[in-house]
Amino acid sequence: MADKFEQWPADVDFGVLGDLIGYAIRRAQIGIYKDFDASVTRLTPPLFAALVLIDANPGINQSRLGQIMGTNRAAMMALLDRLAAMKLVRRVPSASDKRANELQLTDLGQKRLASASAEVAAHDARIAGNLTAAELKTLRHLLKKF
Amino acid sequence: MADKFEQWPADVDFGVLGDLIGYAIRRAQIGIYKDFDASVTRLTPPLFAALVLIDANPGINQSRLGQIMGTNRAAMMALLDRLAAMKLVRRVPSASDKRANELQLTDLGQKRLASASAEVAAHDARIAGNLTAAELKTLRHLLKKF
DNA sequence: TATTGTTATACTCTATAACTATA
DNA sequence: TATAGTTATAGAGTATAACAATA
Repeated sequence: MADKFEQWPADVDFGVLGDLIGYAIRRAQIGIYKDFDASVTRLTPPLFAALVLIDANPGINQSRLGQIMGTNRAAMMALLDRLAAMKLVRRVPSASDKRANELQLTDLGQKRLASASAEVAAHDARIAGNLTAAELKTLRHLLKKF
Repeated sequence: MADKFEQWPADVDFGVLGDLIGYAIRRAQIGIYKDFDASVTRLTPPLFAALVLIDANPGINQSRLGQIMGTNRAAMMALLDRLAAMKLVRRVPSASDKRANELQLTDLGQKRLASASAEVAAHDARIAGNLTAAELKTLRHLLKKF
């Protein structure tokens, strides 16, 4: 059993890390990822994000999806190969650009996305549980300034 | 050359991701990591964090450092092996607990930490550049609620 | 019994470089 | 020339399982 993650243990001197806004965000992220992994079955955060983006932008190609997710074509390949092996995503050769693949969710992909979305929504509500609606709005607004 | 990362491209439908505070934090994190990598030479974010924590808590042992950083002993080993190979960190057998190592920075580690801290401070100031001091304080306060 | 360090092992994520087919 | 997909390769980060030494 992994030890429980303490956000900012009081008995630890964080040195300069305590002054860095980048580290404060990283620190929040660690706890969020752990809760995601414990809450969502069979999908990692990048896998889930890819499913949502393909569903919301059907026919998007691999390179563009990589750009959006902040990675590159080669890394995107590995991620899509796994989603394809899970039968969740389909690569359809584009008619308008013979170099490109248009990405689509399979029927199973749609179902998995629906069930995962419910798990993720519950997870997100839990991690945001200590924040009011107004605080969440403020946080969202401030994060967009990066 | 990697494409520039756009925080929230206007022509993309983010679907349910746009409603998740966890994804908003993840999104900010992507840009921050890219700027860190471009700004700080020879150290990754976890490596830098470990140096700061060892410096601020000299004699701390490996397991405790792993707990603080949100990882485990085995993962900590790999990270410390690399810092030791770089001659930045030393493992000193503890006199009070013969199972444990006390972690210390070497002289080179101290110097590297000092130069990296300057790079990281500049990086952090850059990524926070669009936020006022009051906004940063609010953001820090809200992030601690996770 | 529990904890510390350790090793073996594996999976995920990410990146660079080079190739091919097409634009 | 540039771009999309692809493959090979490698380096980080993270995790589980097991073991020896020590608490």
